[in-house]
Amino acid sequence: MPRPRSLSHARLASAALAVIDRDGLAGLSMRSVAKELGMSTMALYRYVDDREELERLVVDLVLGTVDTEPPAPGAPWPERIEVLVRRLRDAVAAHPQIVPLTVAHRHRSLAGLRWSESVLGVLTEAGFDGDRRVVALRGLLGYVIGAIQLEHLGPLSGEGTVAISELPPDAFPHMTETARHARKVSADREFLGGLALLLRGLGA
Amino acid sequence: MPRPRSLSHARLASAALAVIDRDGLAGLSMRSVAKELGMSTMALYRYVDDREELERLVVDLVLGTVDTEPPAPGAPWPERIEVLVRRLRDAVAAHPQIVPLTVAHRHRSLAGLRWSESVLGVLTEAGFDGDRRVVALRGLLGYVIGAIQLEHLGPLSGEGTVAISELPPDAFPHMTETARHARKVSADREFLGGLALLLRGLGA
DNA sequence: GAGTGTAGGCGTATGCCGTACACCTAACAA
DNA sequence: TTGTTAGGTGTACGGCATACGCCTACACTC
Repeated sequence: MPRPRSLSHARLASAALAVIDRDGLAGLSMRSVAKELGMSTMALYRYVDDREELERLVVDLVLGTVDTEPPAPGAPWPERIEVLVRRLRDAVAAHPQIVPLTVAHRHRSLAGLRWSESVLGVLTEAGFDGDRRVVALRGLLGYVIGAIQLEHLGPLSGEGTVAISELPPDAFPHMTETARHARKVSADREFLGGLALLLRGLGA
Repeated sequence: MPRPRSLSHARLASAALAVIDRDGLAGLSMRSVAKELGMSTMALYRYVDDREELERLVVDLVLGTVDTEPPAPGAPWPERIEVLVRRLRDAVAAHPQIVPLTVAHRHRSLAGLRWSESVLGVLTEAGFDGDRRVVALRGLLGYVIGAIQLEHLGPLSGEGTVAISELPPDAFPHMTETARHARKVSADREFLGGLALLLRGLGA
């Protein structure tokens, strides 16, 4: 009966993501998204309860691009899980600024749940069940969440490593020496190397 | 010559932590901390450049309570690392609200660096060096950061698990079934189980 | 084509926030 | 006693999320 909606959740989320990509996460506000869409601030509240829901829409938009189709049905399960993890990591890497949002809203995102479902499927086919399957999923989830944050908020190639290499060597002998090696370790080697450790642990 | 300081960084950080423990992280503001100390808001800026530095002080205060003395020199290295990880986890668990702060400021906290130095010491004694040592430390760091967040922001025992168990079973068969098991998995089993996977991977 | 109910869109206002700036003054050195 | 310096404060600004009430475009009925 009444006036039709002029916006979709998807369009709202895209506008917010555009703001984030252009101005950073700090630039995201109800005002900035409204301006991006050419409407008033309060109009957004017809589509979203509060800012938190807007953030959740952004997370859903990004995680929604992850292909959660179980990969390579015949392949060994550690490889299949690695593929799923890489897909998730790549999707987030396309919009690194949203990392803090994914952490905060992961569990309320349907797309995130679909990813977990897919990982569980692979684990189940590999013979995991009961407690072991719960621990395996949560362990993977923990590593992936932490490692992605590490990668984007404090990368090995960044200033943090330089700062560490300049610490007093007598108080931090191992840190200063390791920091020199660290600069030569690529982000892929770091992320996938850690994941490989976890997967090896799962297989033992 | 001039008037002496009436505050120490430690006292400032304690006041902020008291606010957080009482009113939650959302209750932390320059105003609330000033009130806690019985001084004006702007007085805090004589001791701290901005809010971010105040947060860093809080992280340092909490992480500073972690005993980073290398544990049990004769014990197997996986056990020694587990002890260090447990100490860190316990310190954070005493003030769960600060989890987001530790993630944001970890790399600028001296206490955090001392912990990493200690872990590196154990890894070095265990024979790790070069790339492998870098990957081992970053892998552990990634897991610890992610798992601690998972534990406090989305615990297995919490509403998230209940919500998952109520998802449509046809779209999420594994998730709904696993959620039933998950309620019986303790936080310790989850956290230490995942850590054990990683340590086993390191040992292979 | 006219009338009407509904919900979309907007302007305003409130109460937070961090913090820049100018000022007053306590406390020490001389 | 006096002067210097830094500690402490009050005010003000711009930005934030969002509650509330108004106006009106629209799709429907008649």
